[in-house]
Amino acid sequence: MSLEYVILGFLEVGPKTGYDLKKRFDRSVAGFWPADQSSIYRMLDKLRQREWVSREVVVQDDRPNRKLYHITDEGREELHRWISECQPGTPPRNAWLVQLFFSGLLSDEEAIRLLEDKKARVLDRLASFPEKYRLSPDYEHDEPDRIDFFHWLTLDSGVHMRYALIEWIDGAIQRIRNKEYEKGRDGAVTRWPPYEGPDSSGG
Amino acid sequence: MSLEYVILGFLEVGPKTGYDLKKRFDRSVAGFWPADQSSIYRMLDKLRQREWVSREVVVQDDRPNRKLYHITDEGREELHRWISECQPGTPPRNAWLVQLFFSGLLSDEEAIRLLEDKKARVLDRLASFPEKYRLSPDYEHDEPDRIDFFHWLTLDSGVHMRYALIEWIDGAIQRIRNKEYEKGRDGAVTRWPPYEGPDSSGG
DNA sequence: GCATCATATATGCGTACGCATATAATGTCC
DNA sequence: GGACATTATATGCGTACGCATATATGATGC
Repeated sequence: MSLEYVILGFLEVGPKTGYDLKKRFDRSVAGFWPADQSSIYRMLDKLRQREWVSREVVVQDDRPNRKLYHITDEGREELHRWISECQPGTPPRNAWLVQLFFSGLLSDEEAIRLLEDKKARVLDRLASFPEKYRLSPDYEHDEPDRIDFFHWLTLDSGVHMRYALIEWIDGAIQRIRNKEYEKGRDGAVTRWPPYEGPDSSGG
Repeated sequence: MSLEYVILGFLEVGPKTGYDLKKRFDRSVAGFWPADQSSIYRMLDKLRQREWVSREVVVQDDRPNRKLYHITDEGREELHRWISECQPGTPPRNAWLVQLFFSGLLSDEEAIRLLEDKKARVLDRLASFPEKYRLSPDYEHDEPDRIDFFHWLTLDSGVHMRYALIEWIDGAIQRIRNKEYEKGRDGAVTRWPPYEGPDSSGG
């Protein structure tokens, strides 16, 4: 579970309420670790039980009291430990790949339409990036530029991977149009492991 | 939920038992839609309630009776409908991106090690592909080559996307080594939407 | 002889998580 | 003046899913 560490990560640069955290989630990590408001509040309780965060109640007259959560030294250690050792990737579920996997049951036209629909969605998503991700530097931290750089780096990987997917889809559509499935399985996989390192031959 | 449609997809080419299905999952879709044995059996029950599959009991003396599941006409219609309309992608959770997002809290060396560890894992995974995915054509179907082609196409996308990730990681390591975070956020995102179409200028 | 694997199905239990809703006061749009 | 958004937290409920285990038997290995 990464939810707890996302919360700790946000708290590392300064104390926040559950409400603050929810807004941070939606404007930054929602693309690869979305979280519901109720999950955040419940996790904050758990973290308090583990003493990875402490709670400060800020009294307000007109609204419910704000509950500011601070990361503790123990929480900070846990966070650092977790971030620095590469986590085993839980296999991401991908419904679209399931569709592609079984697209042999569709006609060529239907399969191509599926690929083109996916491409359109990925492009839409890409187009929404500048508006959606309003990352602002964490000036609370003493190295805001560096913190910020890694936030944007993550976003950049999302852009890069989406372009790679679009490229692949374009190729796949061509291969269906060329009816490569008549040539047997050898044509289906364009590159095959092992990886030989960067292609320096230019071919 | 795609689990039900993966099951229907496998049953489309011929009746199978829960046990058969589990083996199919592990050798094909496990990379993007893994399933536990208990989930498969429970889903088969649900599908029977919905009358998307029917059950045939094959008596055995020495082992528990096999329960062969057949797809029904209704199930076949549902399957086709689902495959052919592009499913909204549930945002995949990615713990590694969470780590990268907060890597501004690490030293350069630690961040680079994280990236290199990830690269090594992706390469290992790529290297395991030929052994892991023992896809065999579904000769039960009247178009085995075409079914098979799409199975391999899915695998090919996995290979392509992993190479794209490795490339991106190599670049990111360089950017950290160059201390690009000192130059502010503008350096962090290499390409930025909107997409202008394939780059035909050769640059 | 004993462990383990393959075949085959079933169920209890825990957890992560999302949706909906409750509560409560203020501000804003039309 | 009523609908709705904003700030802020809390809880019930349902579902999807994985882990562990139970049951039953023949084959294989040491």
